[in-house]
Amino acid sequence: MGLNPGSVYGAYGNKHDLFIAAMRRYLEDVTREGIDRIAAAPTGREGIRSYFDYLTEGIVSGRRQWGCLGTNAFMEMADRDDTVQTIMKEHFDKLEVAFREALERDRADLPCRLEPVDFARYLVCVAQGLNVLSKTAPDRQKLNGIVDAAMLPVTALEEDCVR
Amino acid sequence: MGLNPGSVYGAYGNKHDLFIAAMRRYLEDVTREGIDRIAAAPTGREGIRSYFDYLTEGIVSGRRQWGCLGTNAFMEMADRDDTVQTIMKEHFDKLEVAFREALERDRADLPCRLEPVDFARYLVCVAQGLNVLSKTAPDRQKLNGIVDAAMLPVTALEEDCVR
DNA sequence: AATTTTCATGAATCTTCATTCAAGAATGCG
DNA sequence: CGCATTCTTGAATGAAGATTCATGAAAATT
Repeated sequence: MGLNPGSVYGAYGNKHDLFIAAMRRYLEDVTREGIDRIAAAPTGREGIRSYFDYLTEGIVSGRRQWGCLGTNAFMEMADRDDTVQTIMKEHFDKLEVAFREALERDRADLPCRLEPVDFARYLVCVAQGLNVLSKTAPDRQKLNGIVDAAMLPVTALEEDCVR
Repeated sequence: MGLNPGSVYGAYGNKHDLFIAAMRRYLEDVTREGIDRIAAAPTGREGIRSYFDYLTEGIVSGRRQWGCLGTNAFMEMADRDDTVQTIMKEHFDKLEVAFREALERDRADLPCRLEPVDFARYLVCVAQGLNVLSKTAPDRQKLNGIVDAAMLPVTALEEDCVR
């Protein structure tokens, strides 16, 4: 960035604090938009789909060329760095809540045996799995196939999806 | 391990080669058992469930206390290290094939619109998502809830799961 | 404009860590 | 047992990288 060490240390103190600030900003900027889409769609199901489409689009376009900064940091540092652990847990929680609220909006369509909260956690899991797989440089077709499968439980009652 | 640098360098040459050897061994030892369970079960669906149960049991028991070495290495190094990228892609492929073969055994029960290959990739994605979430130290109940939801597409036609 | 405060510079320092190597111990083999 | 080979030791080397600091430039304030 053309900055000298002294300026950076003057502004942020040390490398770790700088990183935490970058991570917070990343989650604000990049992740907020995805999460906001969940509630913005006309139905919960469409909101969830929109989240995953936004995620896959980022992966395919190269916007997420190095994967998700949050997930990367979490995988590398979470067991030694409480701040990273906490930030990322909060992020997971936000995402889980957004998914759960979406599912509760469509509750009438959900398979009966599962609670929205389990479903929401499951969707968080799928999102993180996609962040892992993003590092294999998957194409749009593969990602859409995965998301289609992941969405099946949410669309299970639509006749054209279940024989 | 009580070894001195010289001995390690004598045996493995350098840190990277040592790590690659450790990673290969890990995937042989730890991952093989999980994958083998998929084909060993009486039905494909039970095989898949058995894989995920093995995974969650590892997470809960502390056997996978630091997450999956393969996934960790992949997340941290894949974009700069072709060997890690290749090893892990091969691992994903093996897992995908095992899942696909399991799904093809139960094909009659699958939702009609999706190909087993997409389904298999989806299951690989869920497994990786679980490896990410393992770093939040989730309890057995949460993990089982996630796996139950993830398995729904595979059990979609069983009356007690879909209203 | 003069002065004070804030910010930028980049070379120097200090740490960490991967790697090497000369010397010594252990092991195998005739 | 004696020689050769292999393995182990742990301090030294060297490189990469995190951090500091004295100096100078810019901005703000009077």
